Amino acid sequence: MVSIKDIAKKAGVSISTVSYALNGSPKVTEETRRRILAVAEELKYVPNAAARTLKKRETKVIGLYLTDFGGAFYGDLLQGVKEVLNQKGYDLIVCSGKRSHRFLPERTIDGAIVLDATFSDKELLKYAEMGKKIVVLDRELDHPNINHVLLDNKAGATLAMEYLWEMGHRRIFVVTGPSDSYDSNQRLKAVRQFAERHNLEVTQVDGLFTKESGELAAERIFPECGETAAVFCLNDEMAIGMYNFFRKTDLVVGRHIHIIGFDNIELAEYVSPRLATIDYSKRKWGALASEQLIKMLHGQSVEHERIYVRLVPGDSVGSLPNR
Amino acid sequence: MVSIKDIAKKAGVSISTVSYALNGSPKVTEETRRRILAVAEELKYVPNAAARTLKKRETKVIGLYLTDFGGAFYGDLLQGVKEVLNQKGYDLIVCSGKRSHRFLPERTIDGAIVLDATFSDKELLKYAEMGKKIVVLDRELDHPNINHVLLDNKAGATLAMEYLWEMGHRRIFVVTGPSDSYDSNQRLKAVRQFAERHNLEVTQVDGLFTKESGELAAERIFPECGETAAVFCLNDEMAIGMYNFFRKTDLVVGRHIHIIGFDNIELAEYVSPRLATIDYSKRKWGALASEQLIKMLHGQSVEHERIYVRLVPGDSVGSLPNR
DNA sequence: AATGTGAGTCGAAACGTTTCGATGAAACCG
DNA sequence: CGGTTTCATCGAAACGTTTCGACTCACATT
Repeated sequence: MVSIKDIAKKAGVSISTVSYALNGSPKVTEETRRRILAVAEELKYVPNAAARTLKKRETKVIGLYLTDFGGAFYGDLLQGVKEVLNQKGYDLIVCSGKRSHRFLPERTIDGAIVLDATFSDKELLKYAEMGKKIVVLDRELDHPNINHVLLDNKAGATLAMEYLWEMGHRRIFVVTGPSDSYDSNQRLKAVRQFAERHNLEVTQVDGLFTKESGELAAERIFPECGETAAVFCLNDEMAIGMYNFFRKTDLVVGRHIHIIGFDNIELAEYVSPRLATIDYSKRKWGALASEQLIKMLHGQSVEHERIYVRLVPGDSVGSLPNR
Repeated sequence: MVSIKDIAKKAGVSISTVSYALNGSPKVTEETRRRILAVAEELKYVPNAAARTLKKRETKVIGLYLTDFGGAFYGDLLQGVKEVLNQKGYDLIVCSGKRSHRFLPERTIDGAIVLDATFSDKELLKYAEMGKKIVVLDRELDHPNINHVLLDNKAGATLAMEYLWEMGHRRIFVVTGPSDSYDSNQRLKAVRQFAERHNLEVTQVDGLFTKESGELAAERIFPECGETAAVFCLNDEMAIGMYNFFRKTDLVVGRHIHIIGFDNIELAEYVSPRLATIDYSKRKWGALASEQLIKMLHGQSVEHERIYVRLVPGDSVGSLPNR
């Protein structure tokens, strides 16, 4: 590989001058710079990131950690992250899986945005303690080197419950995510509060935020739901799973069984009947997270932000006429 | 940051011994190794990837380049790639956008898998010429450092046409992808061949592999298609776009207008009517690509592989009874 | 008792940068 | 014209590893 040293030799200058020239330092004369750039070009020089990183102690790369590269769910979020990052002169890499946690302590990346439950609080705190800057999207963590930007889960869940309520539903099930999911727990809490306020009984069924678990939950609810029931799936994925189940029965969604989800994933729009759900700007979520992280890396102060949500009505929830 | 040097000092041994111990070399005595590991643990030592890379000239990270982090489309592919890579001791990072091309020449990654039309042939060849190992998934490129694993596009497109044919359709449109898309061109070629064989006239409409372009294509086809027509969208994304258009008209898909796609993305299964399409194992695709890349990195020889396809029937294509 | 062997350890160079402080020459000043 | 300032360039150290060759013993071999 051709290095700065080769350029120096060929251009008849010192190594340091080449470095200055390449980095656009004003110390070097326009004439020498041109000569050096020409030689670099000719030799097809490419900087060695490892060497640069070793010296400068930064990579200008930040990592986004996702549970499973995130399927459909994250498209817009990624877009939001990438736009901001690029515009600030950083690159993005997307990572998944325990193995790649090492990028953070080993300095392959300058900082991380985390939306990945498999990254434990403990591990995150350990790295924060080492001075790594982190933004989390799926939990709250109290450390000067960690910030979060969270959805307004409570508002969302309340919106969903109100919708069911106003459509006349009183027999309501809620299907949760994994018990260690922050989002699931926040949403569930709001459901409970709503139930209490309205003196309503809500039956809880445990799910895992996956299609399969949604299907299973439907199977469990089905026998006892009688002729009609409403279900609040704490994410869309599970709601879609329910569709899969009811398609196999003679119950029709939006008529006998009423479903609302959370997240407004792409599928929600195409499934039929259209899934009622809670929407929020994933792109903004990503953008805010990136902005926060960059501020942290620059030693600026940041304040926690919140992503607002809105209801998306859908024919998956029909109204109960007489009540 | 604590380095190997600090460990050496504290453990009362030389730097080299620490390095050997940490890397499990048999040259160092069991007793010293234990002591060194203990000290490393105590000091919370973490290796510095940049330094290691600088010396060893490898990172054990490979990059997967996708056009736009790929939305729904790539989930399984990513899974396939990751599994193989991890199992072979490599890590995966997912990249998108021109900026991150630098990872390849700058040695941030050992090799790349590319499914991203914005990565030009010219650029790829340049890096290959520098000795970088690359596997491409969306083109053929002739260079000793580049291999490809491709879909059997021709078989797929032929399958699709046969399906339309056997369902009695004779008035057929084909909606293409971008004109520089290898996959689109291969598929189109097979369509043309089929048409010729059956003395069939197929009307071509240009698309861009996006939902929007599919919707636009539908809009163009609509006036001239008369009471019934069949459309082969060269990918599912565009087919879904068509659904969006026809939903606004009084034509119903699978009855007046018949659509088949290509790729079998997740949405295809949930849209109604179910989209007929061409399926293939994205996971296997990713797995094969990774295996090839690793072999190349190890200096082993590889041979080109091909991913087989199959037809997935769907109610988006109805049969034309009397003909 | 002299020689050879090998296991464990060490010192130093190298990887390719960045950057501090030094050097020398040219330009400026009174 | 001596002295100071400015400017472009340079040399060397440093970043944290890996790894080659050298060294030192203890022990086995003759």
